[in-house]
Amino acid sequence: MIPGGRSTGDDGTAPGRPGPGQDQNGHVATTKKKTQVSASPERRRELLGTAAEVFAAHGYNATTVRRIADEAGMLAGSLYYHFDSKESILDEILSAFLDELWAGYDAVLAAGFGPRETIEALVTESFREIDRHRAAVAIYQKESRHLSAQPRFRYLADSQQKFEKAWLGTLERGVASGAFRDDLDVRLTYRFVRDTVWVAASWYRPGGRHSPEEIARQYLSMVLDGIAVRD
Amino acid sequence: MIPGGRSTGDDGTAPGRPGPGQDQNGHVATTKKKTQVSASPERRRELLGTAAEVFAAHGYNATTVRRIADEAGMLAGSLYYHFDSKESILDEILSAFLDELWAGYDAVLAAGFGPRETIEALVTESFREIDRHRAAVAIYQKESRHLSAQPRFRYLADSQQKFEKAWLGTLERGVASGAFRDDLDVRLTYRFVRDTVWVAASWYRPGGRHSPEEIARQYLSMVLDGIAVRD
DNA sequence: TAACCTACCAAACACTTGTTAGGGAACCGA
DNA sequence: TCGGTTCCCTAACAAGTGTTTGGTAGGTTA
Repeated sequence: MIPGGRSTGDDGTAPGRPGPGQDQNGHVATTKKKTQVSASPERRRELLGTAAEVFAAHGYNATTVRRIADEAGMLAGSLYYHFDSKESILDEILSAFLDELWAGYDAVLAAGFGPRETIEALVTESFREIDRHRAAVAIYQKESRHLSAQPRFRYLADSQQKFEKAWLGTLERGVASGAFRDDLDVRLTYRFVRDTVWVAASWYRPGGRHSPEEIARQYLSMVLDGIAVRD
Repeated sequence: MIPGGRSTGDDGTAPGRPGPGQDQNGHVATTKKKTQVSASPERRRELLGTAAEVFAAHGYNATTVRRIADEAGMLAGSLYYHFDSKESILDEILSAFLDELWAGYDAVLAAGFGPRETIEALVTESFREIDRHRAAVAIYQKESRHLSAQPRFRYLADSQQKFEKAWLGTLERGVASGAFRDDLDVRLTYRFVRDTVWVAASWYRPGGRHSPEEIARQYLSMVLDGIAVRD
């Protein structure tokens, strides 16, 4: 996950650039390479956005640096003025997404809701996150599995663990309190709910017929009450 | 493993090779390249199996031909005795899976079940397919989106369309007959059911605690009746 | 005007990629 | 024994890969 939920970071406020050796991720940069810190973070975000789109559409490995540069209207080498590697572009995309995700999740988890309300809030928050970081979520889904093995992306595995703890814990609380059925395998239920929510990123398109909240409402209705008619 | 590893050799029965120009998919081989038809289809299947595993684990693009060959105990060039390209390996994996999938689906759809029973049968059949073709399903999920744009893999798009027709039709039938709720967006429900089932391939491991049938039972219970306790 | 910084280009580098061509060992039926 | 087939190896190829180096137009500051 991401360390202390650095959450907001430094958007807008003091232009104080992060000290050397400090990454937006908090994982210390043991690397000797001086990270190229662009003076205009806007251009950076712009490039990250187009890179994320291309990554999401064609997959990380199938995406060439030249393709990203092309989409951004520049040449491949020029990208290295802003980033020091293709991998660090991916890194920034994913960690920015996870930072924001956990900011939202932590707020929900700290609110002291009951199990059912917590699940509802988590699902809703998730769809909002999909709405905002569609590309990043798609990338995460495709690549996180084999990325998390890599030391640089260990925070993906950490995040997933924290994720499981939050959801599984809530579900177990719900079973104990009588809100959720006790005749189901909780781990299976967890994966069921988790997948149902996040796979939506593969077909969701912002600005579509349904708002994130509306989708969340219907998804919750299905997950909680089922699609069959009650007799 | 290593060279001599011819291992089992050919404990095969009839070496009857399929007629030329005929693909297991039915899509005519318009290609001019003479497809290398190995005399022992078992070795072929063996190689397809290991290739599928590597593809599933690391993604198609991230997988090098040398890696596949290595895993199979031979050198990269040797693969081209059995297949004429990396792409056609992928092609065979996917189409073999889809062939078997549709054999099962068509049987279910032709059985004349009611909507609810049809859904139950389709879900169960799907988990059986995941059990048998775990790797192929994982590959399909990761790559089908951008592959279906390619002419060679058009059958992926065709399959998906047929897929949607079958599931969506059954759901609509169920709503009309009063078996399923009518206050939900049917398309959303379709994607919901479809995704929940197939994403399971990403975590499912054959030989685990639950049999495909048991997983199907629990999934169906959740999808149909929900995870909340009824009052 | 001079010095400097930002954001890019142009051209190359080293390496990996999928693929091919030729050869050879083991086994087969005749 | 011989020719043929099967299955793999050796060695290379061309194209594409991420990345680096040096340069430079344009703006800002002094």
